Amino acid sequence: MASRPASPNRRGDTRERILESATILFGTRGFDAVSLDQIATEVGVAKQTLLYWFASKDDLMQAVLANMAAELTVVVEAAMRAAPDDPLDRLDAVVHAVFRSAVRRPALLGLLRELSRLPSGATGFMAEHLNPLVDRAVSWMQSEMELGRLRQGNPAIIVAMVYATVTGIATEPEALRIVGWQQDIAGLRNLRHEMTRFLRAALTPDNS
Amino acid sequence: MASRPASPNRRGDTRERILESATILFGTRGFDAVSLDQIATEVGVAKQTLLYWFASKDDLMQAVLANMAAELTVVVEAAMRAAPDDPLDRLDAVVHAVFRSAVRRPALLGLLRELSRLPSGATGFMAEHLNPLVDRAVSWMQSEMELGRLRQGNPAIIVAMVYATVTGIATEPEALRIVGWQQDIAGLRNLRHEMTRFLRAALTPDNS
DNA sequence: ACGGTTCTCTACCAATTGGTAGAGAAATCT
DNA sequence: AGATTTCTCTACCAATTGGTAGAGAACCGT
Repeated sequence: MASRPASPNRRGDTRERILESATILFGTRGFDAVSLDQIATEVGVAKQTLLYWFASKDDLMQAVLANMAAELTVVVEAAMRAAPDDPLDRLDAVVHAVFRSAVRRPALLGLLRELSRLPSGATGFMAEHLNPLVDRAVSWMQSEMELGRLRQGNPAIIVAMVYATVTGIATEPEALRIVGWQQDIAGLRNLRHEMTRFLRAALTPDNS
Repeated sequence: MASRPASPNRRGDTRERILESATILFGTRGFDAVSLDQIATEVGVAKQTLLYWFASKDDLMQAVLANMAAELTVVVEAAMRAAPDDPLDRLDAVVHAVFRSAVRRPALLGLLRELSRLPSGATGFMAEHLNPLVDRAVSWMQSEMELGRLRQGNPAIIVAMVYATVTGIATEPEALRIVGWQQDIAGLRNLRHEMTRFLRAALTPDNS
């Protein structure tokens, strides 16, 4: 953040810095609650610089969403690839990876939740970006169910429920604080541990 | 918070109609995304009428939140009281009741999620209103765990996780649509069924 | 009938919103 | 070197924001 030296950064990380700040602000405070001026101030640049890089606020949001979808895809696929074969272990690994990302960058999952309040076009747009990831998750879960290595059920809904659990926990520290949770290192580890056990119990096959 | 004295108003229910519309709009679109003018238009009244009944937009939000907390408390406690003794059945009953409320009135849980983006004061305010409910839920869960009738774990975190699951599912139809879920009567019943099984599996004691 | 309270309105306001116009500096190309 | 492209700026705009001032209509108890 050695902000804006006299020599402007020609080969511009400006665009990336805008994206980064916009991601954080949109993800934590919401699209409508954040003004272009706020983002510009945060980046340390004039508002018009934003509008040079992104044609409009909606355009900026779209770029932020696409960016987030890509990042999330990378995280999930990397975890998926590196994980052991057992589906419960693998799920642990993915959840763990996503959770770690979310803790380091709370805006990531916050953006996902922002989707439902955006003009409906955005949903279709995101569906397009996330569908490959989602489809793979669902069909993976389905085949593991058929192998009897995961509890039987509607794989699509169960994927959604795992998503809801992880996202809800990761994006609502307020809710956790209301139940008396402490936001420190020990608390975080504890949280992750309970989440792992919760999801494991929810997905373990009945006959084991 | 003590709103206008209980003086019967002519057209009767202006205040309540404002509260109702504000609940829906704040809960579905978010606090910052909704203007007083929009609410006034929806209610069919001038903006200044809102500001007669509620001193400011923040005041209105506060009233909406208090209202929602009360409503939620009633729903949960009624379900709790009417439910059977077995903790898993009882949890089913409560989740079912909350879920039905949420389906009929999506804004209810949406408001809860809005908390994390409100100025931090609102969190404390809500904590005050919801603490009795939350405390009872947590201590109930803890005692059932000690009786071995629920899976062992950190009761506070598990309450939060159940909350996250239900709220996430109830407030993010977009996410469900991305996994290919159909929003119709059959789909809803299916959803509720999967959610019940999911939570049951997650909370059933290990040794049973 | 009357004076006061309750309720809703029209008219306005300063501040902020997303966005436009266009100038000017630095880098790159010819 | 001169021309062009790339990037960021200041200055401005119409529309909308939450909120104020105060008038006027409908109700009340007396």
